[in-house]
Amino acid sequence: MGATKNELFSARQNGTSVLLKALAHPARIAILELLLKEESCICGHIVDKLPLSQPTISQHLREMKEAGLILGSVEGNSICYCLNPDTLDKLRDYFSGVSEKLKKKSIACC
Amino acid sequence: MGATKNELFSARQNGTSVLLKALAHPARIAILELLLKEESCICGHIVDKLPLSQPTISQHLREMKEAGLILGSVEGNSICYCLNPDTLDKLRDYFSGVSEKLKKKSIACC
DNA sequence: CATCTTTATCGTAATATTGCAATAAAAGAA
DNA sequence: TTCTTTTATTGCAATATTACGATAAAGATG
Repeated sequence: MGATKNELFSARQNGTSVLLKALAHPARIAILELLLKEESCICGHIVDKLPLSQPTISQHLREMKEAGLILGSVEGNSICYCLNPDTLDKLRDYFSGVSEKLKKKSIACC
Repeated sequence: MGATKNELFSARQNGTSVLLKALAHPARIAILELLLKEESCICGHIVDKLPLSQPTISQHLREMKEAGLILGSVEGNSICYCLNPDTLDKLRDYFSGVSEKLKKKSIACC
């Protein structure tokens, strides 16, 4: 035991939870919000702005990249990171759907 | 080391990550979707529908309740759980805002 | 070339999460 | 009250996450 039993759930449920897990940390929320605000998205800039060490930020960036939340491109010596609109639209659509279905139910049982 | 350094981030960033962490597991996504679909939300019903043990489901329900995602009310011998629309609207608003801001930027740098 | 800058990876310690058997707690039924 | 049903809690093993120093890798610069 100890590990999440992914195999017991649907691919869509696992996919959704993977996306949310990739944002389930304040540093990764901070990275999302920084990339949303700033023009430049050089990796070193992110490291400078956040109060964690360079290896730690690099690890967070990799998790976000593996989940498809951000894209990275080589820019000479450094790496340019930015948000992946497609993935963020998926999350928007998911929670829009949830709120909408919930409003239609309105069988407030609690 | 090892623990998340929450104190280095803003209250809003921590709050957002807490909400997302409470959904960052396929079982908790499955619970969300079950409560969205079903009329009845008796705890035992959730346990019957999901492929995990009763103590494990109880633990997931507690995490979702502590994050404010679900509400629970005593119903005689059992507990009735249902989704908290306010919290889910917050998530919808958050990701709607992200997608909108991202569309306005459109400085596709990667 | 050698050196500097930038980012990624390795290794590891500290901590958190996941899952469940066993058990407790709480309320209804007999 | 005693028994049953329902949910929560405890305790623990397995695994995952977080953070960072040290170091490697890759490209720029002199």
